Amino acid sequence: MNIIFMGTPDFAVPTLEKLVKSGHNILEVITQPDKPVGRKQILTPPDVKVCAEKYGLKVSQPETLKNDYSFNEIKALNPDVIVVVAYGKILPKNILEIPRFGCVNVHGSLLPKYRGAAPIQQAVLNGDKVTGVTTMYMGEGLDTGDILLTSETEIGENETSAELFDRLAVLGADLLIETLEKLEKGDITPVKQDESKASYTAKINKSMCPIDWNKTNKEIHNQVRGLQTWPVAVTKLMDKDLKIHSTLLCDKSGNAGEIISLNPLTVACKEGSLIIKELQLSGKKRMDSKTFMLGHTLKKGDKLG
RNA sequence: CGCGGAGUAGAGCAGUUGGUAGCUCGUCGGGCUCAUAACCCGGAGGUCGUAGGUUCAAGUCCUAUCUCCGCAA
Repeated sequence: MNIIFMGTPDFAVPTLEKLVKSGHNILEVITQPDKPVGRKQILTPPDVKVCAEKYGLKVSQPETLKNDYSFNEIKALNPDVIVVVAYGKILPKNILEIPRFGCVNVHGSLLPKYRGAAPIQQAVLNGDKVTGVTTMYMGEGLDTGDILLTSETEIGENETSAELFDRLAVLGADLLIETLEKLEKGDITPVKQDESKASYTAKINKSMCPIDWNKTNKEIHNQVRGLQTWPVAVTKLMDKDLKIHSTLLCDKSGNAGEIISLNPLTVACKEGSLIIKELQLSGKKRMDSKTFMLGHTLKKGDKLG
């Protein structure tokens, strides 16, 4: 098929690659403009742009699609379908109506659960056992379009958002290819979303980071996993920020927030406790807790938070 | 010039008011043990990020520079 691809971050890359390799004709890749990134605010191209250029695809980075110019450009390309994966901008209705097979979106949850910005992290934060990806038609509402196909996967007990991201990106890519095949054959019956089961996810932000040791070990474990790779759960150690990068559940118990074992480093929660595997003190590099202990003399009973 | 922390042995850290560089782990050699991130004995390994300056003497004070990291964006 003749395809216009819209996407921006790494999550969209596997889908773009699979489209290229599956022999579809990609007319153009539309992605967000380069943005300043990191402490040095270096102007960095989106991952999708880097990937597109690798395959010599035509790339466009408009500030907005809500004007006649964009509409005419896209119309002139006469795409069969527009594939949208984590593009990050709202598509106006007139563009949604251009392709004859419509606009197909890949979403990182089993819709209608977790519509919105951060479905993958939310699933981990909530401690869900199962999640998946959904392909759907794009409508005017936020992730409300009719569902085309879904693909489920289990979430590991210690799996992080980052790991799940990578897996769902690949799962989504496969599902999209399958979706396009079936669409072309007229083999799919779109299904309306059950509004009564719909839920929305908030954007992830730093206010979700501080750890409350008065929660259960599972809750905190989910928080640690869910906020990985960014922005990362934090607690306090001797008045400094201490990021907690990874933990394991443990049954031992004690006063919430207190270190109850040094080897391995274990901190008590309201229920149970957590073994801290990797951490990072403010101004220092990320390291495993055993290495950290070589240079820091913590004692049993020392408090975090 | 957004704010701040840090660069000392392979790793993580300490180093007091400037006076021959230490700790924990790892590593190498030896010993012990049914066994253990076990324990005991011994050894190797650092021009203290780089370049200047002050001083009888600089890891320590001053100046410049590079790199890493936390916050903010």
